[in-house]
Amino acid sequence: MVKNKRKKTRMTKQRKAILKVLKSTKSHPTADWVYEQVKEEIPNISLGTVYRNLNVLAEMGKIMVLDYGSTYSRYDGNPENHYHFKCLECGRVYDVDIPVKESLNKEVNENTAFKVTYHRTEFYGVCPECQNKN
Amino acid sequence: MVKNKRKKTRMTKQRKAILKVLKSTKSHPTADWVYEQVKEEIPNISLGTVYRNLNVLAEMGKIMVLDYGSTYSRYDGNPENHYHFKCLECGRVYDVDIPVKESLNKEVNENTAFKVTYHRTEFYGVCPECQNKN
DNA sequence: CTATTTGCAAACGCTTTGCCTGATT
DNA sequence: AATCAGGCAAAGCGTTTGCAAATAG
Repeated sequence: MVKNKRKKTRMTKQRKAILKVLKSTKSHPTADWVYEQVKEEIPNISLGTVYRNLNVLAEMGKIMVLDYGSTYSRYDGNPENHYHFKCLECGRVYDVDIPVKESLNKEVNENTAFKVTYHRTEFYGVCPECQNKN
Repeated sequence: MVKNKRKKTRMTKQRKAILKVLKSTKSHPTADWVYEQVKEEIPNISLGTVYRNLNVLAEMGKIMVLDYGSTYSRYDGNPENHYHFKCLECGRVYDVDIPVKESLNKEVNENTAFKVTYHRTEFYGVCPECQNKN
């Protein structure tokens, strides 16, 4: 379940383009959005390829998959652990620029029988744009 | 998107049974597991009804939906905010008994433009059962 | 009584996969 | 040359939904 069966990984132009799109945005796009973007560079790329590569890139640790509470996954070009904020009104996902609390892991390790390696935190509320809309 | 259009809510035997199952376990079952359990009491209940009621109960605030990083959602009979732990080996989800850090919300509210109402945290690692397996 | 809920099954929508051709090393 | 990746389309799969019949209040 947590296997790491990496095989040879070719850097095809599709894979490169997908990674570039993801690295070039601060947003946390869906697979479909990535697909639309990459199509401008490689018009005949297929959605299946986008999905396959998003998974490969995630396995390689170059991107991060965010699948909190939604039907479709979002992808983050920044694989460093960081917190996210999801707007309850518009659904957009943002980065939260506060340091990750490593101390939380320690707290759990010391107080429970679990062996924690990392944690994810997502904040919910209203984003600046939606605050201004009302 | 965050509306609360509650209408009259009937407490049908199906709804009651689903809630009871969810309240009676400390695990965080999938819809399908709930379905199987409730079938023992109401053999002809349909999966669609289970899904519908899980959603209604969540809207009513009586249960909680956990849809972190997985193809299917898990449901939690305890609607109080609390932390979870997901085992990277077996996929099981557990409760983590440390207090919720409300201070995190404050930290974000004071340092960003977001208006945070709550946050969710999930820890990842290896559960006691899987630690012993190796 | 009548608006809500159920059962059933079909529809949905995102994601994965099989197959075969094309590209990479 | 051998293997990995892509394109296409079909399949998968958890979840949602339309509809007529049942039922709670």
